[in-house]
Amino acid sequence: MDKESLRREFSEKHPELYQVDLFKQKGFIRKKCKRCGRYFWTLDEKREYCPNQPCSKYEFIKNPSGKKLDYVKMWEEVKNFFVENGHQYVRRYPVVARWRDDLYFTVASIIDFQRVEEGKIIFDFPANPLIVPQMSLRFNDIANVGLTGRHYTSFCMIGQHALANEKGYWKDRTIQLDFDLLTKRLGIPEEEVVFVEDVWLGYGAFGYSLEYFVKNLELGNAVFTEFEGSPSSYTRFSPPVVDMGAGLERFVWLSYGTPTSYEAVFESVLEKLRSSLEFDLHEEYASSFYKTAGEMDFSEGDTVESLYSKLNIPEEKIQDIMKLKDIFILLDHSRTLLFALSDGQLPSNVGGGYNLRVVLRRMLDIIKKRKWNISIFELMKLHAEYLKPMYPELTENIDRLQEVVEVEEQKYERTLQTAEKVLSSYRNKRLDVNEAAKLYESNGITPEVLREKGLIDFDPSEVYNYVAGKHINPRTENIKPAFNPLGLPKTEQLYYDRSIVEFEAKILKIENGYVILDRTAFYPRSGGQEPDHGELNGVKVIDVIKISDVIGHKVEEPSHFSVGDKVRGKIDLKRREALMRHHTATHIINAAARSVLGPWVWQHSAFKEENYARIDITHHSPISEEQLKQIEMLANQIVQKNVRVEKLLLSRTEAESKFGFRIYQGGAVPGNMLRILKIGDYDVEACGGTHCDWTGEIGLIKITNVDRIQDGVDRIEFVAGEPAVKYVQSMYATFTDLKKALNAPDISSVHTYIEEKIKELEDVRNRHREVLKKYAVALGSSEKGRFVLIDDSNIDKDDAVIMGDIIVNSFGKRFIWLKRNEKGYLYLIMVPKERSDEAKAYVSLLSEKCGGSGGSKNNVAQGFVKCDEDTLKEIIMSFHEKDSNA
RNA sequence: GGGCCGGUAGUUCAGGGGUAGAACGCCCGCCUUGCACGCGGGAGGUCGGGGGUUCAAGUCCCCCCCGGUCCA
Repeated sequence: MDKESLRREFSEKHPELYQVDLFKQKGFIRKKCKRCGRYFWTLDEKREYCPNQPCSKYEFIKNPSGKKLDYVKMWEEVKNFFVENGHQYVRRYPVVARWRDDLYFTVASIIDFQRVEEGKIIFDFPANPLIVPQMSLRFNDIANVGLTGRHYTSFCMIGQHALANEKGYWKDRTIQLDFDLLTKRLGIPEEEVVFVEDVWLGYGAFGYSLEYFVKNLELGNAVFTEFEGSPSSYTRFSPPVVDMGAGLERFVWLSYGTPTSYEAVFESVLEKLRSSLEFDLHEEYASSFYKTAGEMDFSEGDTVESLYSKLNIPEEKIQDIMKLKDIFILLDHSRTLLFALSDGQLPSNVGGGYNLRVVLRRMLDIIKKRKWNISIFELMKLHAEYLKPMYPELTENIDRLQEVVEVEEQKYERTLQTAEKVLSSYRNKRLDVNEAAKLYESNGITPEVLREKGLIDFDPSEVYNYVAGKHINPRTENIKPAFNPLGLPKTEQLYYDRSIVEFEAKILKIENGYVILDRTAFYPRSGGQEPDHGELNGVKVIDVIKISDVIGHKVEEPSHFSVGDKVRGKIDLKRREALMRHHTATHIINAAARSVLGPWVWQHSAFKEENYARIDITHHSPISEEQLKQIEMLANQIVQKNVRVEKLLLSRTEAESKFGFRIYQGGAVPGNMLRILKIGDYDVEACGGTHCDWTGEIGLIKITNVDRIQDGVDRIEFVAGEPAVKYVQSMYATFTDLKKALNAPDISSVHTYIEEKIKELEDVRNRHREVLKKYAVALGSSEKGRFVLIDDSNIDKDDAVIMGDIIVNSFGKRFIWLKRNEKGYLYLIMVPKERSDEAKAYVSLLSEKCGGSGGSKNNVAQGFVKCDEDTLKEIIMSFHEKDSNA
C-alpha cells in the first residue's frame, strides 16, 4: 500500500482520527480542497482551497501575523509557553547523529529520541512531555537555499514530543497547545489557522498528522505515531507518540512578513554584513523576484534560467538580487558549518563530511566570484554570538574552529590549482559529455567552468544527468542474529562488580552454540570492547554477545549443558583486567588527543582486546610525530597522577545537563539511565564497558602506531599494562639484536651504523660499476674481431648493459651477453646505433633457429633461446660473418 | 559506503612490455667586483606495497595502501 491509499484509508476514518476536541469546540469545518482534493479544517466557511502551494499563495508577505519577534526571542516565547504548560525543556542534541548509523545528521527533532535496535525503532524520551530546539541539517534541498526564500541546509525544528500515557498526552492536547501558542501567545487571529490532514511514514513506524498553516505558510506538522510495521501490514503500539515538529524559521518569517525568511531569521547578522557590502536591496523587485522563485523547485530540475524567463524585472536589478541571494547562501551555509563543526563533524570526502565540504566550497566559490572581503569563520562567529542565549555552547570553543576552516580552505585551494593545471593541457580542445563528466568526477572541475573556458558547447546539465545516471544503488545485507532473544528476560549483569569472578546461574536457553543464563559476570562484546573469556562448569567460553539486553555465551561443548541446569561460571581474570586497562586507556588517549589537537577530536570508533587496542579519532590532518609524543606523554601523566575513575549512574537528562553531549563519544547509549565514566577533569563519557578504578592501575600506555585511515580520521594504536611492557621489551630485543648484528657499541649508535652500512653498499656498487667499465674497455680494445661475447654467470643483465654501452659506443663493436638457465640461454645483444636493424634481425634469426622468444628496441635485442651453447654461438658467428661479408 | 582519476628524482610531470627520462631545484667548475643570468659537468630513483603473467613489468592482470574527486 502506498502513501496515497493510506491517506484515503485514514481520511475515511476522519471523525476518529482527525477530529480533535478543539475542532468540535471551536467549530472547525472539514473541507475538501477544490483543486487537489485534500481535506483540511478551517473556521472560515468560505474557504475553498487548502493552504498548500500551488492551491493557495502566501498571504503574509508585507502582511505579517502575530507578535513580531526575532529568532532568539521567538524561541524564548515558544519555550516559555510549553514549559508553562508542563513540558520539560531539553537542550538540543548534536546535529551529528552519532547514535544512529542510518543517518549522518539529525534531520528532525524526533531523531533525538529514537534508537534503532534490530531494525526496530525504540522511542526513548528523557522527559514526558518535552520541548526541544533541535537544530536539524538537511542537504537535499541545497539548490533551493537562497532562492526560494524558505529553504535551509540547517534549521531549528521546534520539537514538541509526548508519550500518550498518564504523564504525557495525545492528540487533543497537542492540537490545543499548538493552537493556543499561535493564537493566545503569539496573537495570531484564530480564523487564520488552518489544519491539513496528512499521513506520515517513518522508519518502521507511521501515523496520521495535522499540518498547521497560517496565511498559507506551513508552520508545523503534528504527527501521531501509532502504527508499527508497513502500511499493508501493521499493528498499533503503545503508548503512541506525539511528534510535533515546527519550523522556528517559519514562525519568525510569519511575524516579519519579509519577502524571504532569511531577512527575518538572519536579521542581526545581515545588519552587520550590510555595512561592509554596499549594494541596494531593491525591496520592490526583491519581493516580486522571490514570489516567483518561491514557487519553483531548483532541487527538482527548475533552473535559474527558467526563473529569469518568468521575471519581469530589469536585468541589472536581477543581478543585484542574485548578489543578495549569494549573501543568503553564505548566511545559511556558515550557520550550518558552525553547528556541524561545533558538534565535531569535520569536512572530508566521505560520509557526512562531504556535505560540509560542499557547503564550504560553495561559500568559497561565491566569495571568490563576488570578490567580497568576507571570512567564513567571521560569519560563523557572528552567528554564534547572536545565538548565544539559545545555544551558549556555540561560543565555547569557536576560536579553535578557525583552524578547521583554514585547513579545509587550503585543501580547496590545492584542488583548484590542480584543476587549473589539468585545464591548461586541454586548451583549444572540444570535449564530449563523457570527457567532461570524467573531469568533473575525477578532478572536481564543474561543467560550468568548462563552458566558461569554451571547452564544451552543450548545457552543463547534460553532464550532471550523465553522472547521475551512472549511480548504482548500494546493496543492503541482512545479518541473521546468532540467537533469538524473543521471550527471554533481560540478563542480570554482574560484570560491573569487580569482585565477582565466579558466579552461579541458571540456563534459560541454548541455541546455535550459545548458552543463555539468567545472570552473568561475563562482559559481552560491546562498545568496541572484546568479550570476557572463561569457563562455564569447566567448559571454555569463547565468545559472549548481547542481543537486546540478553547475553549469550558461546561455549566449546554446548552438548554438556541443558536448559534448567545450574552452572558455575568463572571469568578469565587476567584477560578481564587487560581489557579494563585497555578500555580506560582508550578514554585517556581520547582526552589527551583532544587536549593536544583540538576540540573537534571525537572518538570515531574504537577497539580493545587483550593484547591490543586502537582508537580512531576525528582530526583534520595527519597526526605529526611531535603531536603523537605529546599525546603519549599526557596520557601517561594522567596514569601517573592515579586519578579516580568514577562510575556514575545518572538519568539521561541529568547526565546531559551536567556534562553536555561530549558524553556520547561512542555514539548515544539507549535507556533513561546512563552509566557515566568520569576520569577526573579529563574525560567524561557514557560507557558500558568495564574499567579500572584508578588510572594508576594501567601502569603504562605505549602508542605503537599511528595511521590516517580516511580523510578526517586518524587511528592511534596502543597497548597498556602488561602488553605495553611486553611491547617495550620486544622493541628492546629487536634493537639489541640489531646492535649485535651491526657490531655497534650501544643501541643509540645503531642508527649511525646503519647509515654507514648503506653508504658502504653504495660505495661497493659504484666500485663494481667502475670495474665493469674497465673490464669493458679491456675487452673492447683487445678484441680484434667485430664483436665481444660474454658468457659469465657472475655478470647479470644490468652489468651487461653497462659494459655493452662502452663496447658499442667507444669501440663500435657488437656486444653479446649470454646467461644460462635451466631451459636454455638468456641473451642481450647490443649493436651500434646506426646498425639498429641488426638487432631486429638477430631476434628473428635466433627465434627461428633455436626456438624461444625475444624482442628488440632501437639497437638492443633481448630474449630467450632453447638451444645448447655451441649451436647458439655458431648461429651468432654465422650472422656476424654474413654481416661482415655484406 | 560506492564509482572514477592519480601515486615515477627534492618539486612538477613525461614514458603504457625491451638500456628509467625532461624541466626546475641542488652540488662542482667557468664567466662576473658582487648578485642575477649564461655556459660546462655532476649527484640524486626499493617507478606506493605485495602477488601473478612473461625470456623480459614503471608499463599487462589481481589484491592492498595512500592522495584527490564525484555521488548517496
